[in-house]
Amino acid sequence: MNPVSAPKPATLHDVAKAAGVSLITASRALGNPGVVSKATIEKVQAAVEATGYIPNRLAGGLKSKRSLMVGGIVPALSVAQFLPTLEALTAELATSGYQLILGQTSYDAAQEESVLDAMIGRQPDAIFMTGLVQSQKARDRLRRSGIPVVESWDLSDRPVDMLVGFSHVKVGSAVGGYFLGKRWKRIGIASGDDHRARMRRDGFQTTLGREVPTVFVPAPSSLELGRRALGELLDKEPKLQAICCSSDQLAHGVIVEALARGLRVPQDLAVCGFGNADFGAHTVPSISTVHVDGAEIGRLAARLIVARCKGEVIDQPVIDVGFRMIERQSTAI
Amino acid sequence: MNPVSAPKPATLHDVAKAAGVSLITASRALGNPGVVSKATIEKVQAAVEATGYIPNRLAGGLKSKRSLMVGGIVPALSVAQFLPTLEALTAELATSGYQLILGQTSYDAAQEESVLDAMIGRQPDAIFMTGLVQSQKARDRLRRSGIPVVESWDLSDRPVDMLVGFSHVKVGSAVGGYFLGKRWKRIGIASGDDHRARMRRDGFQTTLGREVPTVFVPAPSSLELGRRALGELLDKEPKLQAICCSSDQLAHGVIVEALARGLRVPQDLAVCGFGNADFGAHTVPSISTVHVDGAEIGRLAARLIVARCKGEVIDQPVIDVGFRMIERQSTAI
DNA sequence: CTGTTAGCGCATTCAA
DNA sequence: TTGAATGCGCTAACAG
Repeated sequence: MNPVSAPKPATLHDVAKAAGVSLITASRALGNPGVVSKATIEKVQAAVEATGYIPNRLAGGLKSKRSLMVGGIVPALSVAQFLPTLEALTAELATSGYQLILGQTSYDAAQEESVLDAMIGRQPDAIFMTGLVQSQKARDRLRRSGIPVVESWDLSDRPVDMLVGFSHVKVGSAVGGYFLGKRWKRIGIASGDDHRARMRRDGFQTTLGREVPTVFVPAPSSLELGRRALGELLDKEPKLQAICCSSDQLAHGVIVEALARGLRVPQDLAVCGFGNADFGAHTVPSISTVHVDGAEIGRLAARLIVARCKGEVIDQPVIDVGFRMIERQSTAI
Repeated sequence: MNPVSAPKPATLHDVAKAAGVSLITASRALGNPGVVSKATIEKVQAAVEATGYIPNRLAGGLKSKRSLMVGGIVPALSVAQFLPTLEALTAELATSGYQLILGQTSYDAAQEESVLDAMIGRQPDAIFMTGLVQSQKARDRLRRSGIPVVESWDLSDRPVDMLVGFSHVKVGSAVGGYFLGKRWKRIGIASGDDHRARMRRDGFQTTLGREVPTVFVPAPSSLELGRRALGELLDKEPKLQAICCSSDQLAHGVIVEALARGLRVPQDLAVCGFGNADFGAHTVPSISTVHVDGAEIGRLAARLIVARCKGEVIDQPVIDVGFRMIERQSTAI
């Protein structure tokens, strides 16, 4: 099928022969040039060009115990929330020669375990998790594997290892405090059914000092689900003044549905989102939200990983990146 | 730092000893159970449980020449267009034990080459590309590496190897034909500046039989860029009747800006997108678009890869998944 | 059905 | 600064 049947990829052996040096000298010329004479390095590099040599990292990793791979685990790739994190993580790791192996859990603890096992078998130098490790079994396995782990997008009393995140309860409190300041009485919540969204809801309700009518929607949230959620909330509470949403996608849907029903936003219904998605600043009305620097989470995680793999001591293995509320038109009343 | 310093992960050697069989028998019990007696398999599995053994796929891959890894290359993770493809690809490959290694090119040919080299060094059993391989150098390297390649999201006269995609020129023609049928005279284009969006524009203009005023925006396209694009197009052509956009994100932005300027959509301005993003069916007005089954592209690619890796003959290495126009409110006039 | 032998390609010991 | 030997953990061959 392949027209040019592969003429056997060159190995380091071929490079060494072509350069007229020993195998190990060739190896050092490429991997540890400081220890080799300049002339030899040049010979070896010429031989690399001539042979089209590409190092076999499987073999290198087997011996050196450094695979230069990092496992990255997400619930699902389609969760827009995590994309900037993954993108920054991948890019930052690439600058140090690491590549990311992707795993998806589908929000399922059993799948999380199996995907982690598959990862561990690949001997990654570290594992990055969006969110916290769910199952206790998986936590134990990770600990025993000795692989550095970075959990993210959350805080925890007992992280598996390192952590870059923020407090969802505090986010909920902050939004709750903002709502209190506006003196809205009839309030509703449209929330994803995942753990982190529930934590934000908890913080929100605690600060308001009462339970708030809530509609839960399945992940991943979307404009469509936001529209439906508003309908259901209005059924529960026809005179709603304000809605707190667990994502900007939901908030957008709530706004679209509100406008379609002839409600003015924010005059008749104020709406707040979460995540500071790219579109939120440019819709009409623009969407008030909570900004979290997802890309920064990815960059910081990458730096922790690289530092740890270099054997450096990490004096701050848990980083709280915080968040900030952004008031836009959808709540500006 | 890790509280429990790893007590040396168990190897197959440990499992064999615990099970009282030879190394290779343990290997077969796990990897090729059909050839081993039931009693032995049970003994080995018990030993696996007892030791907490996780196979080292680096070592296995080195010997067997099957790494069970597939390289996946995207311009950037944040290009929403490709997410369903990647998600389906990853999930489908996982069912056969393969995992995806991620690479990002940032739409840059040099980076494409370097990321491909990094991939090849990891000995993936196949490489999946969103789009076609850009640089000739990279094409040659891939061919010589002998690694199965699936290009996607496009068609080509001379694919590197396998291909799952569709014709962007035909998409443009189809939308052009649709516009012709509506008898709109004053038409504009808001287009991404990438190769595939340009191909669609070419097809569109060819079918219309003339050049069409165009605003190009940088990737990744967004609602914000759509709003700006409409402004620029109206500067060029104040009495625009219809706009063809290279993505639903752009179309959405164009619509938002149009409504903000007091234009009715579609009565004053008709707008068509591309990609059938999830929100397009639920905005007001809903967005006419071209549907491409991105998830199906991922699934088909995964099946091609798995089949090829099994040594099966691929009788159809190039698959055209086609597309279909979806008329919604934004052009229903 | 099971075991023995021999490497996969490279980097970490050592020694020169 | 360079080289020779050794083995990482596993599996493809062959034998029994």
